[in-house]
Amino acid sequence: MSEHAFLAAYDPNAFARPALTVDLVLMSIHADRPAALLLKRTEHPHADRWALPGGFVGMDETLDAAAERVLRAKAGIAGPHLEQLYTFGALDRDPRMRIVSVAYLALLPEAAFRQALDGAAELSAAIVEVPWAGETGGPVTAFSAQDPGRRSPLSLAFDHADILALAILRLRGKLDYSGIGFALLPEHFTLRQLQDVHEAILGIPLNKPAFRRRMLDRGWLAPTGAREAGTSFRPAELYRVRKPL
Amino acid sequence: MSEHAFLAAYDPNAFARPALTVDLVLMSIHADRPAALLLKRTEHPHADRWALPGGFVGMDETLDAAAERVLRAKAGIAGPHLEQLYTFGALDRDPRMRIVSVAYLALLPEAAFRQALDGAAELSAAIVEVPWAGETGGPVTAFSAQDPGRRSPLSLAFDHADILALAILRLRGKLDYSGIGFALLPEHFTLRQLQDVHEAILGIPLNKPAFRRRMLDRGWLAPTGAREAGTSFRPAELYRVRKPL
DNA sequence: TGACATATATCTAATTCGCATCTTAGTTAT
DNA sequence: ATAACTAAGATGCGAATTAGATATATGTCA
Repeated sequence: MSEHAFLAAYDPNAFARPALTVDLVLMSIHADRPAALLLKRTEHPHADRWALPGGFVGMDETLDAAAERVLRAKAGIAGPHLEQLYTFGALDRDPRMRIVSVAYLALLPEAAFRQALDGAAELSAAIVEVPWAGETGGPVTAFSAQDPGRRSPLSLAFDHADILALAILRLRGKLDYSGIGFALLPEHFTLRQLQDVHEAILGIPLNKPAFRRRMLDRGWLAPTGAREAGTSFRPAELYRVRKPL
Repeated sequence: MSEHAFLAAYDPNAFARPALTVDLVLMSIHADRPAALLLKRTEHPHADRWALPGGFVGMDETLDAAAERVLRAKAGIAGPHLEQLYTFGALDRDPRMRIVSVAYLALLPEAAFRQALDGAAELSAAIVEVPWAGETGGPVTAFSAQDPGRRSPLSLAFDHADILALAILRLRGKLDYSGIGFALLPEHFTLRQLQDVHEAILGIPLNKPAFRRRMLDRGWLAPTGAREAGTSFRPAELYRVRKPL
């Protein structure tokens, strides 16, 4: 049977469907390391483990809208960088029922990240430790950002460790050919701050003059004329992202 | 509440859910141009327009498995390069009901592409014309590969033009840092064939010595020792992809 | 044997990249 | 006031990579 014939004869409620959710990786830079917002599960399944914020996709909302709704509801944040990551559909992802989840990556400036953390009591910040270099990929580990002394990794619920790893992979891969890094900075920022973000995401130190040159030669940055305040040394020029990035 | 009790009390059907499908972009190189397999719709909605092969995701199959099933059923192909592209969830994608579709990109060697075309009567090959250069993105147009004389573009059903454009974008973007191009070639191939594939996908001519060097320096290729047959000039070395790509 | 078409090697210009150094603009201490 | 200090920002140069063009080698066929 061809696709169209099948669809035409299809009774919308004749067959069971997988449930559809969105899961959000809310990332930022915390203490010079990549970090994500997690919430501790209090109920079955996977009670006491850490999960990404998520929710079901409504019948009358797009996937992007569902992701934004979860973002508002769980973290009180509106309008950050938000992009679809990947769709996870393993059969046993969730023991309750068949759930297919569309994972999203949201990038927050450090201030918005802290604000979300303070605003929502159930959210916790987790440092994401990335043991692999470059863009090859692999598993990542999450550690509590509250007490860096406890070096025991957080136990993640469902397949959320995989989602977190993919988020880091995407972030690293897009970092230096797209403007994705700017989403982790405030509207006005110095070149040093931009370099700090890149170094935190990549996990390696970068050469300062080379980094400056590359960034300025891209033509994405516009100097504001204003300068950084509150330093005890020469204040740095503040830049903003040029309008048609 | 114990996990068992929780699971027992959980009603999986409490809320309405969008339907979930997979749509496949079956791509190859045809007459030195990127091409895709389409099927003509015979019924409403979008009758007489061209659509990507697709199907519903069963309750007991993963997304990848659903894509492979559609690939076998519609094109009689097994085991090509298959990767998830993006998930499309606009509200009005399909006028019949809310359908969320996970798009997949399948890459076929030219021989397998032609074989699928001959094996399935309802499938047609379409040349994908890409008006934008580089990796910026934008809309693409499909033309019939049967009669290249008729230069009127094929009208695509649903949001399948968007899916097709994204497939090209992904293919172009991954072409020269991943081994994705090899999926469009037979097991043994010459460097000239590899370059032809890259030129067809990118839509620009490439410098031969530079291309050779880059490919060989990657370390992904292993010479087979055998040589191309049937040429009226010097036969080229046949290469294969090194095992752990 | 020679013409032909392409593979393969060589050479050179251009670009990028990393590193070291120097200058500049502020604050802070004397 | 002045000197010391710190990090920003600019400059210069060699190494390394890359791209383009050209030349040579190789195998087939007339």
